[in-house]
Amino acid sequence: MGRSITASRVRSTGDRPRIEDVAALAGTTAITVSRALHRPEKVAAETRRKVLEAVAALGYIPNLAASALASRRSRILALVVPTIANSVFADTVHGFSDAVTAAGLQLLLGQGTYAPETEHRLLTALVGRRPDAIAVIGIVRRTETRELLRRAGVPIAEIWDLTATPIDLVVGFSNRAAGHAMTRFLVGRGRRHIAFVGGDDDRAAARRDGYAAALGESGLAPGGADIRVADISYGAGRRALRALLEAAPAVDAAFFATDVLAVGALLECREMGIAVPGRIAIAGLGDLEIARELSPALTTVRVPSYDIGRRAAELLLARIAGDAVASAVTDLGFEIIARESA
Amino acid sequence: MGRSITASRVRSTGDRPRIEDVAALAGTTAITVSRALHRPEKVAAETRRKVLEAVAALGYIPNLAASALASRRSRILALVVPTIANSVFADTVHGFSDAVTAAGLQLLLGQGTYAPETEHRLLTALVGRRPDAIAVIGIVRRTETRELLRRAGVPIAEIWDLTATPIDLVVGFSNRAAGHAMTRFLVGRGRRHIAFVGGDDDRAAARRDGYAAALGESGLAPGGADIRVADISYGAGRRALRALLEAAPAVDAAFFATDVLAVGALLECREMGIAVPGRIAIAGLGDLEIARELSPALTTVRVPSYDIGRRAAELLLARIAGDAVASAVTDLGFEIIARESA
DNA sequence: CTGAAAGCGCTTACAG
DNA sequence: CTGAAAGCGCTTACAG
Repeated sequence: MGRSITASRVRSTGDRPRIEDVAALAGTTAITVSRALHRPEKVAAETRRKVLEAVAALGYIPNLAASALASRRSRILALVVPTIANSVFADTVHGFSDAVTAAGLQLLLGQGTYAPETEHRLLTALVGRRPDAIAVIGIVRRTETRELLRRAGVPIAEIWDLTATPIDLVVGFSNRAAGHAMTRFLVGRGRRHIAFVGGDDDRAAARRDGYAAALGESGLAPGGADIRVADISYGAGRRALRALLEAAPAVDAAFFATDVLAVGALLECREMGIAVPGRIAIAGLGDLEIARELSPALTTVRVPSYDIGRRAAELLLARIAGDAVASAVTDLGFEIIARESA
Repeated sequence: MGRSITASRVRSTGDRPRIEDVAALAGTTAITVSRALHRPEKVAAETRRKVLEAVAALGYIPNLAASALASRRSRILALVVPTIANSVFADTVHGFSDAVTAAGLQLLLGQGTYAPETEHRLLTALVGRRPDAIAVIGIVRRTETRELLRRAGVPIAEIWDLTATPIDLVVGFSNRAAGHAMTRFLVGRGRRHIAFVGGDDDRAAARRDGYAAALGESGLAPGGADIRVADISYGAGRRALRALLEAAPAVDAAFFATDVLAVGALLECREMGIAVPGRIAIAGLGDLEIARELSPALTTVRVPSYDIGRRAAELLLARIAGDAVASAVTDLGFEIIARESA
């Protein structure tokens, strides 16, 4: 009754009905309301009907914060991305969101982890919300951050690359193998002076490693200056192509870490009257829609952006449900898409 | 002590330290720990030091679900988008996320509201989480859904369009005025047979209205068949352009509801050898980066995608803080970007 | 099939 | 500057 005193004192416009209010209207108790909502088969049909009627009459929406606290299940999945303003990551968020929504859970989105310090801070904040599982784009490198995630005591998925030593699960494809495969492809097309252009994030670095390894196997040297871009944009791709041609006139192929850069390069070639693939072959990675719409159409690596998100969420949900997950490592693969530009 | 019995019985690996554990280690009480963390200036320096030491030693991360329940502030902002796989909306999410993170709150993302029924279901679920504020892309039409949001008792922002009767706040630009302005621009360029191509969502409809009004003012009739696209993609833009030319051979300008469609049309024209803007002028809306990189560069409407998200979050945060918000309507405007295609 | 009791882990007044 | 008491709104065993 301390409760009802408080209620009459505090409640006002904007306050929402609680489970007790529903119970009172339905002529039952809170626990039965909770059951009618979550395990309807355990409640008599008539009771259930009355409860649902009361719920509708009051516009009752259960407080999920209270629910989370009591049940120790938040029904939240957290996803951390470097940036959402990158269409491949947006596709991953889309896939993740679709699976989360289908399962009736909710998505907490953290953004801004191109810097390792912000990654740790962001994840600490997310862990505070006690999500039922956490996915993060990239392999988590800092020991401190790995420990933080392990201690969270929930399923964890590192996504968008592979590693033999995930914190828990890893879902993605081998960026190194993708870099390797595209480089071999270019070698197979007769190219001998192949350059790589990309940023400095981990995934670009892995692609670059694969590129270097493939060149080594073929007995080739890098075909150009080591061009690094600071941002991923069409303009950056254009500038990188010009810089490359200037620094390494003999270059006959440019492999870009992402399609956005490659598309920029393609546009620059067209404007400068540089024949593609005659003078130089251009290849990308990502298989954006624009890649196949340009002419020459872009030769690229198709990567499973949407599926990475979707599958990661599904595996995490399976873990939460207590199902065994076959393997800690899920390799979704990639595919070389040979078009006209290389 | 019921507490400690439970504790010794239940706690195990994966359990996390609670505020009580921190208090015990620091030689103080939970309430002081809470204060040391949230209002450090109200705690003696020495006490604060001990608390922070204990927090670090235990790796304590406050449970935000408990915090939310007790304080009635979740520190969550919810954002609902039709789809995230659309770069203009991704930019809005980006801006929203940046502002939310800067304020130390978290972002709950709901996706999939091109259908009104899913919008209601999604919002109901989000309201259950008791976010401190809610933003939704689009003007909420259903009375039932508007009522749901009003009853949530928190600041609400409808974003990406304007209305004189928002539920609470509205942040965006006039899609109708943008459609109107671009149409007038095309008329000013001497075009007399102007077609509009877009989808069926509310924003496209508003742009189409503006287009129709501008034509009427100029004494012109629609310059083509009423072409509706089912999806927003470069391919859809290509197909729409072909359909338009076939259905309305006299057309001399095509205004696309979004840049993605316009870019597709531009690519199609290039491949079909149709002169732009000689034979037909092409205009879009969105000002994607690709729009200015193509040649001919795309004439378009620049819209404040990122700023809509950022400003909406900032206004909502101001409301939460109890600050007065100057106006319920925030018009961020748009800008006609005249390039080569029209 | 239904309910009484206890507790989830915090914070909010209220005192001192 | 610090603490005892109560409560936020649910769910989890445990009984019957």
